Amino acid sequence: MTIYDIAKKAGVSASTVSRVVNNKPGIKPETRQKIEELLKEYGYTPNETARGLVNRSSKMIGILITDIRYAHYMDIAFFVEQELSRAGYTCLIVNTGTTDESKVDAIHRLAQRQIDGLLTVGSTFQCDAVKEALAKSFPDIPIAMANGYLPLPNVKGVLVDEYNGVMECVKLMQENNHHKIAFIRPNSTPANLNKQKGFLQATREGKAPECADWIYQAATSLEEGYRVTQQILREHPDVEGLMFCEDEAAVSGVRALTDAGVKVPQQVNVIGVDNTRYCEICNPKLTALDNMMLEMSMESSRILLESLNGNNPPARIMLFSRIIQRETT
Amino acid sequence: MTIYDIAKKAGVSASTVSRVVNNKPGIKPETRQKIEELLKEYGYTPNETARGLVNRSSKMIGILITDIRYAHYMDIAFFVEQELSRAGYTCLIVNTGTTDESKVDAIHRLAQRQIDGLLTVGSTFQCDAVKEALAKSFPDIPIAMANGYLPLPNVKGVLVDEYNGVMECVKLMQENNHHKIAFIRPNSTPANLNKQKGFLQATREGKAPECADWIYQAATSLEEGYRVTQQILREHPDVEGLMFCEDEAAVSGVRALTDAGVKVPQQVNVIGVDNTRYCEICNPKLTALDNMMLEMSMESSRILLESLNGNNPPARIMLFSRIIQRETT
DNA sequence: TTGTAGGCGTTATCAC
DNA sequence: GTGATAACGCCTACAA
Repeated sequence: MTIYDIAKKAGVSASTVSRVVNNKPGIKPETRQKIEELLKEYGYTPNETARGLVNRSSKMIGILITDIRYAHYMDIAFFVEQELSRAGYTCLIVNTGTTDESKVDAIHRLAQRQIDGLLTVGSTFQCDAVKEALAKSFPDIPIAMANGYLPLPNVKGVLVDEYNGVMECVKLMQENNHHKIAFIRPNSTPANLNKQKGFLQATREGKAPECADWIYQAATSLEEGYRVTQQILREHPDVEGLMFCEDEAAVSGVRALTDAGVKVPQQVNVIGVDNTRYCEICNPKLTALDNMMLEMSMESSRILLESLNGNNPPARIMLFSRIIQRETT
Repeated sequence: MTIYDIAKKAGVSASTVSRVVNNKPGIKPETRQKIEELLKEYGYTPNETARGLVNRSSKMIGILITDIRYAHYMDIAFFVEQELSRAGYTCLIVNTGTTDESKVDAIHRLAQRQIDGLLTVGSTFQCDAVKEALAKSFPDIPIAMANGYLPLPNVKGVLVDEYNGVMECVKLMQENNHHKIAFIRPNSTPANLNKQKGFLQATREGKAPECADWIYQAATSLEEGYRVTQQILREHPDVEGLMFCEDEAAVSGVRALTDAGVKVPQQVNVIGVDNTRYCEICNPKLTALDNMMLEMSMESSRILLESLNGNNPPARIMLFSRIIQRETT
């Protein structure tokens, strides 16, 4: 069912039907009504592909996420999708993987799709490979980055102050008289390195500055969180606190501790980051740094939408994280 | 950069360029090579929108999910997206919400997009409202339903034997000498009603047939799982087992029990369904019915891909669930 | 082996 | 108020 079909049935031309479909003025009321009835009767829906071709706008937004399965990203994806679809956009969600090539590859795949805007989720996209690919493939559509920023003219970024956030977390443990604290991160994304800096700062100012070396690596998974905690327990039986970069490994760390007969939080404090649902499921419930995922999603989509509407929102925005105290501190 | 631009630079016509881009035969090797070089040099990528218009194929697949945030759905979405994008398709993931109108609305929104295929996730789409909307909006594109089926000529369904699965779960508790078992479900999706039937069957055959009335309702959330468990404890202090329809409420139920001083699994057994990550985070770890989400995603995308390729896979496939025993039974 | 012409469904720009 | 007509970028008969 095309506008031509409708036009024929209404005894008018296709342009008239088009005008009605798009609510353009300058149509005789009777004509409009008659056409609207036919539109409804035949269940006409405009072909967005054809529209996209002539309007050079697809009403589609690309969303880049390394792995949608991680709870934190998923929440962002959900809210952003809600928000954008309310504004009439359809979301192309692409799981990019974590390597440079796979991220660049995802960008190339999206490039064929004439998307109107792009949103990246996670600081991992704040890297040179992505910057270059974006500059080449999307030089002039609005790009918003949730938890990231790249110095390109069409990129807007929303960041969270995780440096101070993690610093406060460590200080919280120190105030609980837990000074020997290990830091565990999955990989070297800008966000995680930032957290590490916060950890180092607080550690150096604290009573156990030797812990500045207690930096461990563990992927975002239950298995790895368990493994690394056992390792830390072995290498530093006197450990008093674990500062994880994300919740998934952290909850597993809590389990590793209790399995080893270590009392949480009496002997060891544990803090995660992201404040996902996992925190509440964990027993004892996990204290976590809330990096304002909800606000970040809302700000990112708002900024993207504003750019899409031709406004020019600030290039960078910073949100402040906060600690949600539960049972592991 | 269009094929016309390339054609001009190569001194040939646009159709020749088109043929090269699409690897069509009948091009002089030198011409082909020259064009290919230009293609690379200028970083040409075909405009999928224009292609879609003429080919009547967008290489896009719509994915309908009520709420991507629920771990179980999310995993499916992830695997399906991986699988389909490997086959050259881009996924439009739409969170539909749970009401009939919002689901139908999502279908209408997708209808404008000329998608090549559709995949629904969750038995909630197995309802009359959706059936009608699909019949009207997508009468002739392949549709695959993960955990669902609708009797339409273009619909293929992958189902799980949750009836027997839940029955076996209840029997497992009965074998542990736990007979007074309550059943908790979030809403009346076909899948959940099926589980309920399994529960009833096992209960009637067991030593405490009066429990056939112990059917409770609790939404898929930590809060509700906690609330309903307290309620059950109040109304039936002698309860010996909890059979939840999904993990999220179940893990919270476990916490409600331990908070109330009830020993799990000694006094009360708990079993969830879906076998999500939550099971491992829960302490004690949650026994759950694995409804083969991974296999389901793979089967669904495989079936969809086959239909897309013009084959005609079986209309319905049934997978068998299995119990993953952990620490709550 | 290559080019020309027509069309996919829609919108925008002119005419009338 | 309404109707031709020409794009948008690509593909595919058919012709050369």
